[in-house]
Amino acid sequence: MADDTLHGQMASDLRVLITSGELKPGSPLPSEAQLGEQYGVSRPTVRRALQTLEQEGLVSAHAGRGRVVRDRRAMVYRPQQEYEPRRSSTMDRFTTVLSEQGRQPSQSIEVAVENAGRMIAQRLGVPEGTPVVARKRVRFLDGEPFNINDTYHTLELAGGTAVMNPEDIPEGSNVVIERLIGREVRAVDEIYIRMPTPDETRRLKLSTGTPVGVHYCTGYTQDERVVRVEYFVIPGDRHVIVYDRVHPVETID
Amino acid sequence: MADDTLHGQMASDLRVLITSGELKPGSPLPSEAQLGEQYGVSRPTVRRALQTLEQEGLVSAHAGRGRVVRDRRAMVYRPQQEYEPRRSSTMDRFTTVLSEQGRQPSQSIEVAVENAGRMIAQRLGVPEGTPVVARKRVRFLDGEPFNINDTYHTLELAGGTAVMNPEDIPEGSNVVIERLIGREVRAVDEIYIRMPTPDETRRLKLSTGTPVGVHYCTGYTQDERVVRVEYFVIPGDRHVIVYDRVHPVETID
DNA sequence: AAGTGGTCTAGACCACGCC
DNA sequence: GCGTGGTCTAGACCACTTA
Repeated sequence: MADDTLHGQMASDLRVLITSGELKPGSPLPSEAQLGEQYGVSRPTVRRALQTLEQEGLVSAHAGRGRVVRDRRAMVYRPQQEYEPRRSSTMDRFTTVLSEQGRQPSQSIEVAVENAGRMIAQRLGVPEGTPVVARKRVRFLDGEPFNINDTYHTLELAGGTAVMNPEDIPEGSNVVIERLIGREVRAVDEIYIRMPTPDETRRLKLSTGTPVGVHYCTGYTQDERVVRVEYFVIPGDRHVIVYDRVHPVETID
Repeated sequence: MADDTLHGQMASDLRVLITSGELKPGSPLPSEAQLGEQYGVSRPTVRRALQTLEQEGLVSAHAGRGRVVRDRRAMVYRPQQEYEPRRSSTMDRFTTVLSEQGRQPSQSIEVAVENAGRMIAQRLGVPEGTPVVARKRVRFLDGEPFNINDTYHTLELAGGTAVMNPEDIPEGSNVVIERLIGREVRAVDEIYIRMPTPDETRRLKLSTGTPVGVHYCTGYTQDERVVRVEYFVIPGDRHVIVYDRVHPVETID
């Protein structure tokens, strides 16, 4: 428990101020110079302490402006709803839900045919490097990147259909795909927790110390054919992942 | 994309070596002195580059031994199975499953009556600070801490029962609780992704740069009474979270 | 212009692991 | 004993933000 390093003590002191609520989200921290004088240590030592807090996601730094306590509230992310039918013909489900909450949702859509990486190929059941259809979206909330949502289909299934259209699909891409291959009856979710790659950091404008959840969702028809593979990147500082489960009825032996 | 800092370039170079597989898990990295000479930079700059890779979870450092590429394989974690009945009367489900895989599972159990924190109190439906029964476990695999699993019940429900016994409960604590309050018919999972607290880092022996999933599971009876609140801490470098879902049968309007 | 964080250098001393 | 990473100092210069 005891941390006898100087930077560890400083980090510990500041952590208490933040987690106790004495320093609220948005509050500025003392500058590096001030903290150095206060503790009688050199600037690199102060920076080492602040770096710890940044890694823990408690603090974010802005050159020229200083450091502030981060807001750690999270939005609800429900994987189960990601395949629900859309409720409006002009807005998709993501847009509908958030508009109802008075937020400003938007998204960028980009469609490409690209060679499947290992994770996608395995799940689509094709060899690595096979060309596949990728429908890539970045969702924004109030102008800030919120999450990444890329949908993959085999070229055989989706090539030349409305899914290739890099715009909103009024009836929903789910419906288009269902007509082609049949209804999706079950799905498998896999969620990895890790630090973002530099590319993800850039696309989602993540601050240092923000972990991400990577969510792969693979959908199957009744006869076990793969309908779609979905790839989400969910910043840890903006989401809670929520599942509602009803236990199967079974006897305990 | 371009990173024109010295430490950014070094990190980028080393990252390619690791992600391409040229440096495999377990391989040693060059020492700080060697890298400094190779790039013609001072040691703090080398350390800055290596720190980035540690934060990304690609590398771990050991004083006196050097740095090695980390193993990033993950075990499957299925929240849905965490409430399944046990298959053996001498081993719980966690122990049973892993024994079958030839791993060496073990766990430490500790039972306490403690005052509920905000998250636990909200979910149990009691005021913050109310004394509750906490059954706290740390699960180990091959001697290394693997995850944290704390189960909470109201004192009213579990006080004085077998659940308070800080040892393995042969019939399973689920069964004991079911007799007291009735069958659990549904559960809500909440998964938070964040960096670990210093306490979690210590209990799970996490290396720097390892994010965690925090999984709260709240179980309900048919008449919506809370059966249990479960609190898991899942190191991101050791687990994949997996859900199997069957879509509800419904018509698309 | 003044203050902030971002980068980088050139040293120093220590604790740890291995031979 | 030697090499490793861990800690810390005392400077320097830069880019950025705010006033």
